[in-house]
Amino acid sequence: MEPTLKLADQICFPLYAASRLITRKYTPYLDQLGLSYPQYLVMLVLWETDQVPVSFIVQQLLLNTNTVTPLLQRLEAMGMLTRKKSREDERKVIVSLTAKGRKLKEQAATIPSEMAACLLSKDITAADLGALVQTLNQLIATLNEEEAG
Amino acid sequence: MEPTLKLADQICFPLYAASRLITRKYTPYLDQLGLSYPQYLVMLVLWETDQVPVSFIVQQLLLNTNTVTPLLQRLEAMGMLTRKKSREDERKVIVSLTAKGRKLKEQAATIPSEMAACLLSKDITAADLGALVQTLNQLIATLNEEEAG
DNA sequence: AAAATTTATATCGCGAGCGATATAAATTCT
DNA sequence: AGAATTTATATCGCTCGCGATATAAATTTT
Repeated sequence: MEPTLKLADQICFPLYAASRLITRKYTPYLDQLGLSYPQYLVMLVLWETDQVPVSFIVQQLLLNTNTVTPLLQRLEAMGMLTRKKSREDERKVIVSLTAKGRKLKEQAATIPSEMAACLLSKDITAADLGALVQTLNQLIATLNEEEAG
Repeated sequence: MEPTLKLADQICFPLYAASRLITRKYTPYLDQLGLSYPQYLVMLVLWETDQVPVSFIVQQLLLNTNTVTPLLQRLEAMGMLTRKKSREDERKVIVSLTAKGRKLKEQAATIPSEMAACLLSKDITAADLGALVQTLNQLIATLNEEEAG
């Protein structure tokens, strides 16, 4: 199939639209936690691995420093985390969850299954979503490699 | 597989990351046209169907009016399109390409195949991408239905 | 026909997301 | 050791994306 300038043919547009629509779907659940979607992603990283430098979050989320720094500043202002210069390397800033930030994980625990239920339908099975995630991760690996190289 | 709070398990994150990385990949090509990625999407719509109300672009791109209106205002300032009130229904604003906007389509013609080449790799075939787009479109339909209903 | 409601678009305010640039600390080079 | 370079994070300015709200025109109700 020859690629054309038609919207439906582009790979980019379905990705872009699906990403936004899913983010919208998260919003009511995240509102209850007082988090935006990108803030939720930062918390996911920290709930898995606490006390990490800013660069670790940048790598995990594939974002830039100039996006992550303001995100962390807002989460710090909300009392979810602290930012402290590292002892060994004063260039690094170590991000650590506060008690409040750790506690929020309990409230968030139900979100993944609630969201999974939202996405399944008569046309989409769990297997479809599994295949989707696999291809997306390969795509991400390809795009990310090219950037680094 | 039980859904958890791990970043890698969430469907949302691969979508979000892939969408952003692909947009980044487009940037150097779109810079040559002087367009941002969302502006490019608007132009794709208009290159397919000219002289449409704002609501048509909103529907096609699954965006909100308050995103599309400023987008159109910027494209108008760039001389790519005009916005005029409809004769039959003065609430509607009809968006039409200018000669300059129509001409840009020629310059954009090579982008789809160039991008397709970027996305293929040893791990991803054209068939994989085809399946990806199909699942994404079903996902979009599911999410969009729920919103409307 | 006047009032109430709906529809189409626009404005406001805020949090992303990112290119370009800045700053400070660590590392490498000479 | 001092200078040059690299690394880690932050700041600035702009566009997007969206919830809340506003405005004006059309439609429906009474």
